[in-house]
Amino acid sequence: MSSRFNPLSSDPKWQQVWATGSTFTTPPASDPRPKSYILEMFPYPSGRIHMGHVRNYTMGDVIARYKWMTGHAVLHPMGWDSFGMPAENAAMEKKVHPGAWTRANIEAMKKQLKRLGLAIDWTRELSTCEPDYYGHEQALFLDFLKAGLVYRKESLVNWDPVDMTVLANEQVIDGRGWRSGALVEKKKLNQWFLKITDFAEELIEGLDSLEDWPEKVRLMQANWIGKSKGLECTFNLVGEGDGISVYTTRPDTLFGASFVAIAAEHPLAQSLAENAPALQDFIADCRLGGTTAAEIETAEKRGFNTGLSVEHPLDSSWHLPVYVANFVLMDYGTGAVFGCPAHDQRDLDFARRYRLPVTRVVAEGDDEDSDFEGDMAYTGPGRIVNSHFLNGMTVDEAKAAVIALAEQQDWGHGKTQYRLRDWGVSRQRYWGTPIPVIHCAFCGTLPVPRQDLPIVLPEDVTFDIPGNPLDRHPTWKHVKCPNCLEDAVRETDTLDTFADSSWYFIRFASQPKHAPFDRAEAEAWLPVGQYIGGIEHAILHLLYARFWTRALEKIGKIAVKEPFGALFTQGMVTHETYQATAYLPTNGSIIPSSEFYWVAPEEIEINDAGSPREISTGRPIIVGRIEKMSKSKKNTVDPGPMFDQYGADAVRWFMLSDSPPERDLEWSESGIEGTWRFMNRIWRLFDSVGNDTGCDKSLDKLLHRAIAGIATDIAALHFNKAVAKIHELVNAIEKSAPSASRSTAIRTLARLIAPMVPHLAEEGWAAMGESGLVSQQLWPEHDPALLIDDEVTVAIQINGKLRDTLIVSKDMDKAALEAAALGSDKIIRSLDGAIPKKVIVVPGRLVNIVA
RNA sequence: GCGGGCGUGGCGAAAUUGGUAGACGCACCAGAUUUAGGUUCUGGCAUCGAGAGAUGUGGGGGUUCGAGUCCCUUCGCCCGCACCA
Repeated sequence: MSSRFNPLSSDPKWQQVWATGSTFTTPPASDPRPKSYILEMFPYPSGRIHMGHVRNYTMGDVIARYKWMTGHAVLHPMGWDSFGMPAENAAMEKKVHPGAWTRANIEAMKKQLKRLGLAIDWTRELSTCEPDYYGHEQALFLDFLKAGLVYRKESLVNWDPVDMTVLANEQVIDGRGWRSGALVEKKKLNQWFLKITDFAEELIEGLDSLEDWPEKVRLMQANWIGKSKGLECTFNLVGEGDGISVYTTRPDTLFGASFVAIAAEHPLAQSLAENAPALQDFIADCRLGGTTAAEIETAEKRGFNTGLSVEHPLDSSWHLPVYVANFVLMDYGTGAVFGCPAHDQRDLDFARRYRLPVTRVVAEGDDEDSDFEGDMAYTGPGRIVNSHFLNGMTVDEAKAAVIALAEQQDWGHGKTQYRLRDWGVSRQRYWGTPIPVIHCAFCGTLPVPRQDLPIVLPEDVTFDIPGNPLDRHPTWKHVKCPNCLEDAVRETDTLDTFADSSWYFIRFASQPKHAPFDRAEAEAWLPVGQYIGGIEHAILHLLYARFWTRALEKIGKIAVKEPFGALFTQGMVTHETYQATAYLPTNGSIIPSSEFYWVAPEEIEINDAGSPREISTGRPIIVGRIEKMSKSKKNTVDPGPMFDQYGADAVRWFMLSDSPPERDLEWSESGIEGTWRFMNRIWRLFDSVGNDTGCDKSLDKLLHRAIAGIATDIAALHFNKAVAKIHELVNAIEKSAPSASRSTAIRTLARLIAPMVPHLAEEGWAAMGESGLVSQQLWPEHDPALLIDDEVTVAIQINGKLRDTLIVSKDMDKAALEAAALGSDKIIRSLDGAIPKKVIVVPGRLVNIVA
């Protein structure tokens, strides 16, 4: 046995053994063991594995391996989220086919992933860009269509008039197309939508059952769905017209109204603008400016007085002016609001600007009769005032009273409103799942007959001219109508790639050839026992997947409501950033930031004076903030070379050490070297195992404490704490004299580290002459009796300050403890004759003397 | 602006959930081994102080015999965002 662990030979050896032995192949659904489905969010095949993937997949792997060792039947699969825009971008830039580019990336990344030694069942690998996946997705789309969960409507897209293509929001930079630089236009297209809003209520309610999800993610989803209860009512126009329908969550403040405001896109505003150039200009103005919340919050509230008036619904002689306002959104509620300035900040800002009345209708304390002053709206609870029959009610009572009256008098009704909008799934792109419908001039829009699935993407496409290659393909879209057999055309839009990731976890669980999944098999594995991924998917992916699963449940395809039982969102991998100056300062003057450029970690050396320099130019380096690894800041570290230099286990160990998994992890060269040294310390322990006799009670205790503690830590995903406990155990074993206890501890150690550093564990297990694979051993049992200490250290405090410690029997009673504490030399000296007023004794822990 | 989170040694962090603050690791320092570097081993490492001791979990206040932990207040940093009526 060599004195150094050699991962370059060990890693491939054990990976081969696991593969040929089908060690991690998923057992059949009929397996009697408890089932455990461990899933990490599948990667987009961008070309290379990055450190974030390594961290994500290492965490999942530790859990999967631990589950195997604790007697579970484990499903731990891997696949590729392989449709998407980057492949089309690569096609345009590098003149390669998106499919060829994607498949080559998958091959390269698969090789890198395998280098990590993951306990993955590769027989279940899937790739969403292959017909044997997306064909089944088309079938599910048809199921949803048949069930009325899919519909078509006109909707606005970002249109690049030069590239003749639809742009994603992220492709629009300062109002221009990212590639062409052309001013982006809004264009109306007929698009497909999934009725996620039908599920708004149950998607909110379902959050309560997701106890093993981070509170933060549940809150983000609830806010996104945005449920509110309120009143929808009509303000009749003075004179002619239909009246304006308004939605409010504050019907209690109706007597505080001082104006009605409508959105710039409101039909009434549009029709008024036809004969009013000034209003046209104002509406055009409203479309300018940023759309982020922070920008809009700080933007001035502006309005345009239409000259129209409406009647107050509770008093037809009370007239209110109607404004078009830039802070009213057309696509929420009815696109119109009534303004109650005293109790809504935006309304107050608006009223102060246009000198509209401000009437207090909710009183905080005894200030009901005073005029409303200042620029801070009051939105808290209180008693209703200045409101006729509502006076004296609480806010909630008044809300209910107004809604009841509105319904009785038939000018309004209570309404629950959601912010959530239906999911637009149409994408005018090539590299996605073709939407399986046919448009016929005579029969309308028809589903593709089931027997014609999958509708396969044509391979012979080009990207050298603008537009959607599917749309301009010479033959692909031309088909016969399945109904009347006349000439018809295929839908050339493809599905949003979020559709692909909305059911892949079901396909992993069950993969029949002729159906998306087998119901019984899928139900045996689902829901996912532990899902792990980045916080960036907190809303869209996780919400769509929850919706898709519930939609399948609703149409009777599966008896699962929530796809992910437990969710964990891991932190990012970060690194220092480095910048050099393009121009060397000559006189100490300040250099503008545009004169700096980013430098990668491997392009840097430390010179003799201890300062960092760029190797190629010798320019001084400014060490910047620690940030998420990104190409633009050049602070990425490629995991590939790390595997060759330190082995998979050292990299895995580093990923698990020190930082709690939900927090960011800083990659450092000295850190990975430290883990490499630790691998070898363990290795030398394996080398030192002998046939020694004799018992080491304190080592036994420490071992059993470690067994219990590490199990708890892994189950709770506290990998950094598990790592610390391994360190403690290793430190203790190294210091111990040869004994049977020591040999047992070392043999047990191999099992304890197996989930985290499996290659080293297998190599040690074999070298120590154990049979079988350590990966297939059961987790060691701990003896509860050994976790209890006979003697404990008790703290002796005076007025809460530590003065002494005593080692006593764990069973020593209160009186004896108090006597022992008061008899301590240090305590007698510290008290200096003072008489204790009171003594607090916590048996087994401390004595606090109050003097 | 709104919502959420976080502030503990030079650094990453622990703290049995109100009971000995700093486990464990990194870095660093000293010594041993080594021709040397690296490796390995031993010891040290919150701050001030020669010491006894005092101080110390962003700042201030409070509750308590006792606060990193609970409450109030304040400062700083990070993340998310949709003017949601």
